[in-house]
Amino acid sequence: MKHERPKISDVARIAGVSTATVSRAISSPDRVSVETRAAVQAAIDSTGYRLNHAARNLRRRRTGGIVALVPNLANPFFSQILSGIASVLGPAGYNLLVADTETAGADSLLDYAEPSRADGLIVLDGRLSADALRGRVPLVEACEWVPGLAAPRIRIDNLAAAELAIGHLHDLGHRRIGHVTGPRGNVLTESRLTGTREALAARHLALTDDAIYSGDFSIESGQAVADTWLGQPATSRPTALFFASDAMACGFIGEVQHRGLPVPRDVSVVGFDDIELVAHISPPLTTIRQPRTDIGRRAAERLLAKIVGDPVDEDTILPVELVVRASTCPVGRTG
Amino acid sequence: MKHERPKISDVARIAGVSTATVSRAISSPDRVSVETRAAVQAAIDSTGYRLNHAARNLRRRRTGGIVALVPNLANPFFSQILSGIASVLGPAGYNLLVADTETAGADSLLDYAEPSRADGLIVLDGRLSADALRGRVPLVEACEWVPGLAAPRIRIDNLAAAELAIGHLHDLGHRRIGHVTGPRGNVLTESRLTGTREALAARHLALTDDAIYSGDFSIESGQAVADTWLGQPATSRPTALFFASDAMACGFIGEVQHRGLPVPRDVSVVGFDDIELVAHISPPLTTIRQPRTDIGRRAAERLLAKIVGDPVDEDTILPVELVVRASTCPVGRTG
DNA sequence: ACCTGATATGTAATCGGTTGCAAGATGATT
DNA sequence: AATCATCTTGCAACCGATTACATATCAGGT
Repeated sequence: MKHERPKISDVARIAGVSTATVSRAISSPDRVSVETRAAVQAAIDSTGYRLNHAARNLRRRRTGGIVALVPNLANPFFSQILSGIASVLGPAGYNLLVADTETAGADSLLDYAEPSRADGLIVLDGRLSADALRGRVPLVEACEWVPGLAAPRIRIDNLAAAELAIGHLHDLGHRRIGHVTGPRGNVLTESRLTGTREALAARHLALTDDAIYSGDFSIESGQAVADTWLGQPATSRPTALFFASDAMACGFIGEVQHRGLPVPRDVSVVGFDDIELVAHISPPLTTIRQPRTDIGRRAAERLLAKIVGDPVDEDTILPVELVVRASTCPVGRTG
Repeated sequence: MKHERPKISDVARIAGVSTATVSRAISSPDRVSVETRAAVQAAIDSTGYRLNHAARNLRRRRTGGIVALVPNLANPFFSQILSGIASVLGPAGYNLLVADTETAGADSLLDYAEPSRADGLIVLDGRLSADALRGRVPLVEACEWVPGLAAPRIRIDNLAAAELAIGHLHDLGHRRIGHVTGPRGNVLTESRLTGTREALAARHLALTDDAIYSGDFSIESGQAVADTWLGQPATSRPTALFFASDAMACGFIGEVQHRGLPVPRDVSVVGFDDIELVAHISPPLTTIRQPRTDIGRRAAERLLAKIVGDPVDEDTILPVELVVRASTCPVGRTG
């Protein structure tokens, strides 16, 4: 009962044709006559033949797969980007494989950048090494980017995002405004911090050191920031905080409210990302919305264009949007 | 400047050895002398040689990759399972690729079950077809399962989970207890519903139709349930609800609180999954914790064992845990 | 009757590694 | 000194498809 796996030559023999014809019947059906096609199909059905992808890939020198490298699959932020990517790749005949740069070893990551493994790469992690990525498989960057790597980039306007957030808080009357950063060295951390500083400066406000809290995008780090903030004198600490991620904002709000200070009465909070859940927490989070599906879609389109050799824009900046919910309110309002 | 991609024969020529030796130097270094190894390494460095995986896979009849099929990458629940999987696969020399069954086409999903594409499969989606999966690459199921498919399963005790949740609510004095289900037809939906029914019956309570709310695991469906529940007479609607997912519980709580009814004063809520965020919302969610990392780890171990042909347990049930937080309180307590 | 082009199929080289088998070299054993 | 085990290396077959090139057939045109 345990047969050998049938190969194309078995199918050919049974169908009474050559392997070349079987191959054609499979990959370009219109190049064989209808009778032959039927005979081949019958042989395939009767043998239970299934194509060997390794052999095809070897000969064709392509894999039909695109790999996305994400920094952290646990972050719900990325999933929607991935679905945007998949929505373009699928119809184009590619399939998407996702690798987590956190859990995969650095060496195995480089393996993915091999033409014999993937036809293209979508890099969502700015911490990867430019040198290692250079001269490999076609790639695009999305959201984050690797400094020094010349590749098409799809990203959002982080400076404008900070301007929106700070502008909103300033409009509400806040003057002591703080910023909670992502992990040190991350490109997003830097640009959001810079954006915050510039937006404040444009309003003749300074971002003092004690109003910069360092986090790492995680919930826990937001919670830790709550500790720090609560430890500062209520008369001088920020009345509003702009977080570089929704996760940190959630951790902060959860902790602060747990300690008995209601948000936004005691502190206004603006997040970043607009992950799905934050519209449903109490209070619903005011945040910066990124066009995640669009980011994914565009990254995929760009990559496909690059693979077939079309000229592609090297940098695309997508607009962001401020979503005002209930975690921000006018300063000093007790309510 | 644009060389042909060097192949193993180029390396061999430059190192002054045969291709067989180069191959050995790469994949089993201890089978060649140190001098040869060094010479080969030098040749590799000087040529910039990089292995062709398609060729290796073809000859070795293995790919070194494991594919995980997840129903929905957007659900943060899965990411931690994936990281558990990756933590086992990495050290074992396999790499993990993730495919979303939602976005990938059904035909391309079957492609993943080919030995020429992956050495094994971890199925996290119970909606796949048993027939299509049968007789393919070695596979294990985790969390969800495909009825009728004989494969090792790693899952949690959904019945016991329901018993814990209902027991907790009952202990708090609740007698009108409702259940919010997942999507119809899902295996988890069924077992959690059954578990709820049995746990209630054991306490001489019935689960009436108007206390069963159908959702689909999503936040939005939880929000919709809030509508339904609010529309029921306060004197007869459930005073406590057990949700089949945390996401639904969040959607519900958000909506109910938005309408001015505080949780848990007006309704106690128990979720399911213990996704990271729910410990940080207001009120922190009482929920059933699944050992997600452990589920992933075990699934991966089981799969590796199956690949090398070891006998494996066909079904593993992992225990769950009730995490009591602040979304539940004694019935009728106002405050 | 002869030529032309389109269509259908077969032959055989090729993609780029891996590995069974055998042979030579080296050192240990008796 | 002969024998044997061990280590290192090379030869060449092999993994299973794809495709350039050649050949055969047939319809239509002149």
